[in-house]
Amino acid sequence: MQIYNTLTRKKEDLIPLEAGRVKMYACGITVYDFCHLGHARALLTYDIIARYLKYKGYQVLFVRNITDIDDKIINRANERGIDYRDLTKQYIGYFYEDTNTLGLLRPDHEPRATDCIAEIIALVQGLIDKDLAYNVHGDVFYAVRKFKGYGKLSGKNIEELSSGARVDVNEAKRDPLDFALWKAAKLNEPSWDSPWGKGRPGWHIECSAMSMKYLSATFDIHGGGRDLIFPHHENEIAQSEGFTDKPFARYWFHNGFVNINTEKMSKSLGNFKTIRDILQKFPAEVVRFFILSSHYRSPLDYTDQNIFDAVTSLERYYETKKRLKDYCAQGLDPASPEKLGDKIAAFKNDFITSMDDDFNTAKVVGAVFEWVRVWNKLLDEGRALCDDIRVFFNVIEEIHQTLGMFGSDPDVFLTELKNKRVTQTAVSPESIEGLIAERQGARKGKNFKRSDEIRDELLKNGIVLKDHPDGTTSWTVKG
RNA sequence: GGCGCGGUCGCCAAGUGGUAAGGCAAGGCUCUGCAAAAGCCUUAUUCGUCGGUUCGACUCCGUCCCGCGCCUCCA
Repeated sequence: MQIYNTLTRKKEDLIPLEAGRVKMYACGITVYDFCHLGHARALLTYDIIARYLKYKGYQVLFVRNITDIDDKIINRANERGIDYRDLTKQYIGYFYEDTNTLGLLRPDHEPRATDCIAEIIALVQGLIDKDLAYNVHGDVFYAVRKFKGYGKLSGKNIEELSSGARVDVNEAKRDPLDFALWKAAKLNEPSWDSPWGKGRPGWHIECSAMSMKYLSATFDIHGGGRDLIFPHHENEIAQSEGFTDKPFARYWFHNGFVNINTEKMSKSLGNFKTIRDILQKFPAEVVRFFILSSHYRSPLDYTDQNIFDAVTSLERYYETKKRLKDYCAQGLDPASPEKLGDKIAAFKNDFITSMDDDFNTAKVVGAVFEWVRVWNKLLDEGRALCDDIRVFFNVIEEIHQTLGMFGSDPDVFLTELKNKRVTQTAVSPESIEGLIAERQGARKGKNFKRSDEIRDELLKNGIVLKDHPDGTTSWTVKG
């Protein structure tokens, strides 16, 4: 299988260091606020990579960090007048609520920066010992120019960086490009004892320390959002390779952004949608579908229309799944069945081929919908074979293992969707049922005028009625 | 200014040296008291521009235009 490697800017065969075993590290989040859709995308990208590698039979060791000490956390805690630990505890709780709802796999290790202070200090000391870092009154900086490979991941070179530097020049630094490994504590800041006095880790160093601790000096895959390429990942390389003299991560992947109006969704721009806001309106699977419908490296534009389109699509899939389920429950024996065994085998094959090609989830989604059409047609003609349907759903189950989509029970999904939608309307399920009952009476008495009035009235509130041949009426909420 | 990414149907989105998946929307049909819902069918001779390479390019190369990202915290 192939994975796009940011380091070489091309797709490469994935050949793990140890056969059958993949070690991967992903940059997690800084816990001072709710996660937004952009985080969801990054999280989901690692999730499907880990899931798919497991599906392929690899033993996967997956580590993702939580940054629970940094400037923003300290500032936010100060704003709220609370201890920073209470703040991070709170948002870590929300983080797990969100990731659980999204159905994200738990990493094997999910270390927090504050739990790895000893390792961080040892690493910083090692860099000082190797003369790659220097201490200035309790601040420790990495001397970027001493690391020859600096810029290899982001394609930057040191001269251009220094000429274009728009960083506030910190007087303590010997070079504006140098970055902090350890920050001396200011008044009333959280701090830990260190050989350089009280202080706390810089941002980049925790990932070097943790990947070394839980994986090894060299490991297979490392990733995160595109925005981490520089400086974060570049600095991680400098720290880790500077310290160990061994290659750091072998394959680097970076997911594209979620945009709003073609602009990057970010906290600083304030244009973000939190995961929990979206989850309130839509089933989690819709979020997965929305994100996985495009390739992980492409930009993804969030608009209400786009997410509504995603809902409509998924709804169609589950309507069909429900038809198939009901059809097989009837146990009919089709007169002239269409045998699809070979095509279903090809479908499974295509799934693997698509995922092998740099995790092309969008292509998998397309293939699934081709089957939606095939099945509907066969269902209309009464020619579907339940044996085939069962085999088909076995493949769907494998896709579900990897993508976390398409595997739900249709009634469960459709009901959840309906419930989430109805809470967005002004009417209650009880009042809807009441009006439907009234309308049934009107229809029986051929009072179509009243019947239509009720229907129109409900439609104004986004409630769509569906009359069935058996005389019953069900309702759904307009998307 | 430097580095990088992208421009494929009205919208979203795969793809690729051999002639454009899929979804949404739209139109037609089936169904229906009429509807709606659902299903089926149809919908890009064309892939930002202009050149070049090639038997052949949307796919490779170059130009230009447009959009975006990183260079400061950011998934």
